[in-house]
Amino acid sequence: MDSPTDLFDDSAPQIRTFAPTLNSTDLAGIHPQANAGRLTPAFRPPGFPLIHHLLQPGGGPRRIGGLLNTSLSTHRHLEDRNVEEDEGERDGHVEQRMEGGDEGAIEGKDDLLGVKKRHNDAALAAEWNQDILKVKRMKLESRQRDGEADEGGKQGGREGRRREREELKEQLEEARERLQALQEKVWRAFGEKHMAEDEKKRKRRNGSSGGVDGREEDVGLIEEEDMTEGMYDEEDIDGGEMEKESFSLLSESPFDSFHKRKEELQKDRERRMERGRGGGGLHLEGVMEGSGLWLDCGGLVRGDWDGGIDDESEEGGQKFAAALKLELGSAVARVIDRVLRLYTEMTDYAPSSPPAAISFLPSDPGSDGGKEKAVPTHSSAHLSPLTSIPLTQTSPCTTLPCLVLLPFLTLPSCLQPLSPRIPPPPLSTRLQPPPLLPPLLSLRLPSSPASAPPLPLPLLHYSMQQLFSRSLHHPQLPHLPSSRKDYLNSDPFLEFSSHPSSHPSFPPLPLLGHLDPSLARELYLTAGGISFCQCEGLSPCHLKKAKLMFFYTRYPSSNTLKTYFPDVKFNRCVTSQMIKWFSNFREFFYIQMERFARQAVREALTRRESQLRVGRDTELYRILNMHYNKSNIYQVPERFIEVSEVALREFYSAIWTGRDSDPCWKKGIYKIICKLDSPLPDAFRLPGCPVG
DNA sequence: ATCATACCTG
DNA sequence: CAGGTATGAT
Repeated sequence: MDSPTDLFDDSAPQIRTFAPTLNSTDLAGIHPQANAGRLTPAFRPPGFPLIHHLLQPGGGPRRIGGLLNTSLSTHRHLEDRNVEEDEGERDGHVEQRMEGGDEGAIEGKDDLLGVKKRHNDAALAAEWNQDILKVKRMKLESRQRDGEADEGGKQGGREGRRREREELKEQLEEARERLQALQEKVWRAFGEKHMAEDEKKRKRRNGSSGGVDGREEDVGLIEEEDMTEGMYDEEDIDGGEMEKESFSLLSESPFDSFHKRKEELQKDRERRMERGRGGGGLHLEGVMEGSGLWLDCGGLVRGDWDGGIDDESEEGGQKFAAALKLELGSAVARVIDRVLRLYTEMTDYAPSSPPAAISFLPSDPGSDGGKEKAVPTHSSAHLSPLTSIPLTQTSPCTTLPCLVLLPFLTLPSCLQPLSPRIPPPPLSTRLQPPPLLPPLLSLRLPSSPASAPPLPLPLLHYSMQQLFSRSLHHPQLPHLPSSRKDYLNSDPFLEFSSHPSSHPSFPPLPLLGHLDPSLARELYLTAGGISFCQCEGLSPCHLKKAKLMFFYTRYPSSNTLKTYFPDVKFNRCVTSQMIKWFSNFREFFYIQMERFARQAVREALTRRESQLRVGRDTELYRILNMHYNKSNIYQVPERFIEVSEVALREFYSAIWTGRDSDPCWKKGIYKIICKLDSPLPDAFRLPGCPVG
């Protein structure tokens, strides 16, 4: 780029500069008519169908079925764990029952996408219905138990506590709903780790214990606890190789304490389960215990809660109730605030590339069973289904009230899905990941009715860097490395945590790097007005100026751009965009040249008068002026007219002599034109547009 | 592998 | 005009 002349190598066909004196009649006799008017055929390899994996025999259904399996198995998982919990099993291994009936359910359908969408919608509705039913059932059971307890001769003074508990539960559910909304956003972008985990479990435990002995009275409780387990699955900690590897970066991280806390909670729960089994407070305790996990974030001391239940003293209960109310309110506020803050910072801190250390790409292909091969990172034509996460495309800059995080990493407690009882994300948002590949991003954008085919998420694609770079050079973060290599050598988490306002429990923002830029640039967090807007810094005025500059330089170097746009904060994105501008300018320019050249050739062949000049009175000039100098305020430099004429004649010559049959026939012309750049007037060095 | 650009498309 | 992809240079 810095050396435009290097754009053209020596392999280009030798081009002789068109003799200015040449006119159409000079070449009329040698021009092969067959070439006249023929556009160079562009080679377009057959596009790799983005839904190729869906079209493969069994591939689509398996994928889609797997999605359902994952979703449903989540519920199964919860139910299965009920028994496990009751039986005191702590290994966290529960057979995931396959929902085989879903497999192949849509086989034979013509419109896979349409079916898939309907499939998702139906499953989504079913899933939420299940969640609603679950909540209702919990309420019912709770009331039944409370009623039984009252009928059982408990003192009237218990009535207050019962109401208190009712209230608390109501509040919990309210908080849950609020958190649910928040979490839903997270999940939208999160994908679900379970999808990968469940797959592994199924494979590993196929045929193992699957009996369900769910005792009805504990269903509510255990579902809640299972939610907890679901979110803090043992495998997340002990079995997740990827997570382990990922967080081994964090020598003394919040995750450590989180894991320790997790163990303590398990032991604590076991103790209380033993002494509290059959007790009236079991259900609520179980319900609250899940909350304790996220309340941990806020520091609600578990002992307070235990005291409230075990002591059965009115004072203790009220004390706890008050504490819980406070904690509920503040925790919700904190969580929301933190999330917002996180994404506020995100706009300030976006590394240029995902850190290698936390790349989800397995460093050792064998560690995941060797089934994950290197994922293509560039060419979409070879996009593995592994990287093709179906997404619903939306128009650019669609407001996307969701948080985008890596789904497969074990997040710190404060950023784990906030309430253990929050239902899994809507099915449509938890798209089935490719086998054995953790979901990169399960994201359903608020879609336009006309859903586009699934979008590929090329991993570590070059263009992804553009996303990061859009915020990388933020002036408020001068300490951040500007070089991507430097960044790769840094510890992204520490880097992130070192940010003054960052919360140590939040995941490293570089994780966001696994987004396709075309998606990520569409991300907005509406609540805080936070957005990744694309390439901020370039205005229509800059575009106008760039067009005028094109009159002088068709191939500006990046240094030239920086020199003549002193008011632009250049980062990778801005530079790329501006270079793209000039690329588009050239494209338009050469298209016009070729068009008029071909027209001249046709006219020459028909012995009509043709002109190979670009005077200010010509149609070609008018078109060019209209394009680059729409307001016609700027005086088009004579030099540009000359260059245009050279280009026109070169095109004419190439077409006339049949050189345009060579796929690279334009290359030589470019090589000529790029040498005709002229210096820019000093007026362009000033900020703003020279012509207002 | 990375990067810049041409080419094509919407 | 921008996004995506192919291609070639390094």
